Amino acid sequence: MNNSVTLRDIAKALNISASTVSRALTDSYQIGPETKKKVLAYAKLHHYIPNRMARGLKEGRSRSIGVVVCAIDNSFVAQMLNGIDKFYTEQGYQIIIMQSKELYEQEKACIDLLYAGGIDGLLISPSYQTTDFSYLNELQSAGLPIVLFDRLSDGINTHKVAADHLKGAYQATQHLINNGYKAIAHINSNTQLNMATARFEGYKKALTNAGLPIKNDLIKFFDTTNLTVLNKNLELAIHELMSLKEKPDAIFTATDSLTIRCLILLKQMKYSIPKDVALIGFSNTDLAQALSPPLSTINQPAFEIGRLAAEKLLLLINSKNSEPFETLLLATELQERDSTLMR
Amino acid sequence: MNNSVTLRDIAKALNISASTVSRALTDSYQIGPETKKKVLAYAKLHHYIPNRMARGLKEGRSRSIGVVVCAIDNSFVAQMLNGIDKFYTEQGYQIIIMQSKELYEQEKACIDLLYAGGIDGLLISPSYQTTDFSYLNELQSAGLPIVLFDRLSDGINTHKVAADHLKGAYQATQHLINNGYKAIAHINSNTQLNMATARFEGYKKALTNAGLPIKNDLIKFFDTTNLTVLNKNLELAIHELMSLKEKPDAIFTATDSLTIRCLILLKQMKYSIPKDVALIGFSNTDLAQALSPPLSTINQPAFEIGRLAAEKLLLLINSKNSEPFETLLLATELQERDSTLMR
DNA sequence: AAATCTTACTAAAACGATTTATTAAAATAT
DNA sequence: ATATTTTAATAAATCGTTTTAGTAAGATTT
Repeated sequence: MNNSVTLRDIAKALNISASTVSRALTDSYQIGPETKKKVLAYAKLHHYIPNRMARGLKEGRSRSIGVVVCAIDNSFVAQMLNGIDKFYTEQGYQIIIMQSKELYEQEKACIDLLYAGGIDGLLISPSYQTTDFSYLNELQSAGLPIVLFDRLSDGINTHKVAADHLKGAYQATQHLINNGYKAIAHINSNTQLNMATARFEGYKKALTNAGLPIKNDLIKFFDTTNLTVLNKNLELAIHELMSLKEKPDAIFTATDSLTIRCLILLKQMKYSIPKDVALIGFSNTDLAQALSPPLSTINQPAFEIGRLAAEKLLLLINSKNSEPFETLLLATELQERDSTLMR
Repeated sequence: MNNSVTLRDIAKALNISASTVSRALTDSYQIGPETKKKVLAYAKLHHYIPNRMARGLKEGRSRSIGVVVCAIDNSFVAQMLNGIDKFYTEQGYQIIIMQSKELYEQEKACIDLLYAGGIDGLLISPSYQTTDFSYLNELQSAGLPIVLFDRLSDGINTHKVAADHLKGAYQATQHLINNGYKAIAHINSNTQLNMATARFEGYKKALTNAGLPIKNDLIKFFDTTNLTVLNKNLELAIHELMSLKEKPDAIFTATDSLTIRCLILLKQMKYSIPKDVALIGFSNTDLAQALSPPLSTINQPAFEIGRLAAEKLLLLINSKNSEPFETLLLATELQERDSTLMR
């Protein structure tokens, strides 16, 4: 902690009371203009910084926000965090980031720690494992403002901000159909979160609208929690898909890590993309264009999701009058590249 | 803030004093065993959580650590943050991450905010622009424990943790030489930080040791602060290099973003890698194998750098006896892939 | 000129935990 | 039986800020 000047130091030096100094610094009407000037000048000269702990204790809040994400070293997450960070830095709030690593128990542990740390609000993108939201509901009832972002659920009623997963998936599938692909496989996470089902819905809707059949043996769901297990299962699945009598001519992958892993596996298995099979997926990496082949992607407005969620939470914190909760779904963007070239 | 149980609530409920409760919870010898048992039971039952602000105020510290990095949405940085976060979560500390965006002024602003927020220590990876360390020296003199990580400088005397840039660069260059490349270009950032010069030194040392000449027209330094400007200059430079009479048969790029940008530009200009020119660089992306061609890289132990720096800082915070400052240089790892295939 | 209202300030309490100094009671030593 | 030590507790101060409740002195009203 900094051993800096305190209110009392200023008060003593100027021969006035601490309360006067406090009021002068907040430009209160109760303080005369010359006194204000004196105090401000002294405070500036001696680099007075109000003690965050003392203020927090008195005001009953910490001006810090807890943020729980699956992992910090994931480029999409990092982009969202960037948006969150930018907003709160502007607002004089601190953020405390914690990682669930896609584990429900660890997520609870993170939230406990954050709550114990005295956060003013919680921003959470739930883990893939999370199905039980009673925990969050309890905290909400206890008065903790909570906003869900990126990964939504009906398990809790509050503000929610995410990409429009259904439309994004529709966009991707539609794009494949437009480019002449007809047997489109779908690879998704088996999480209970809305995200996965919404993306699956978008896929089915695009197929149906184009008059194409929905074939169950082209649809695969995986436990994406354990990465080594996932990689094995994925390899098996791709093998299975490509050995089908009516094998897919395109794959739509529903998450960032699935997309990248599929690309790597397909290359390892010496399939040519898009000649043997086209590939498109949700992915926010700026390296998509440098991949081989350059990868068509559905991009989510990561920064914007973070920023809007942060705004919503601050609103929630500052207004005790409960406005109705909103769900914001932001548009995704299709990036056409070589991995889905026209048939 | 949570409206939870306080020490006084417990005291009142059990008809004892607040100080007794406090002591019982810290297992003080001054409290009898039954009293301790009673207090602990009550505290557990009612989910007592000590108020962080109150404790911080009393103890004169916040148990929070400031971390300043160039940008959070950079995969290498995110990996280091992961290491830092893991350690401090275990230790019951919070971290507050701020971004300099490679700008000296913004870096100062971040540090100001963190200092004002009452951090117990500062972990900093300076921006490329930073040449003046007097600011950090002042804070250090004012009693703030500081540890430098990832990007080091002689501008301040303290604990420092980073990859061994010189050896890493030597490793890369040596690898190219071993694989039959002779005209090796070097592209680097023009920052004043040790990192850049160390990598340049490693490059020169490897050439010299192999009896190869150091040619100035194969060596380029860039302002890596502004990305759009950088991209233009880089394009020009590659053009220039490849138009030389004695053009390079390999390029060693000294930073993550330079490596990726060069790869993209070379592909755009239709150069074949490694046939026309080989490419190796510092880069920590796990997508290296999925790039086209799979990219040979020098990997830094990012997680470990973060973790060790965090440990060093906590040591500094907790021990007021000043041990001598250490500089830890961690070994890098060569990942051989197709972009540097044997000639 | 007395009563009321502003203006500009201050003293003291409060926030919740820790800690120093104190004390009463019990146990041990002389 | 008295002196001394140990044990187990407590009251009160403290950290640095904000805020409630006052209070003089001067200005304004009646």
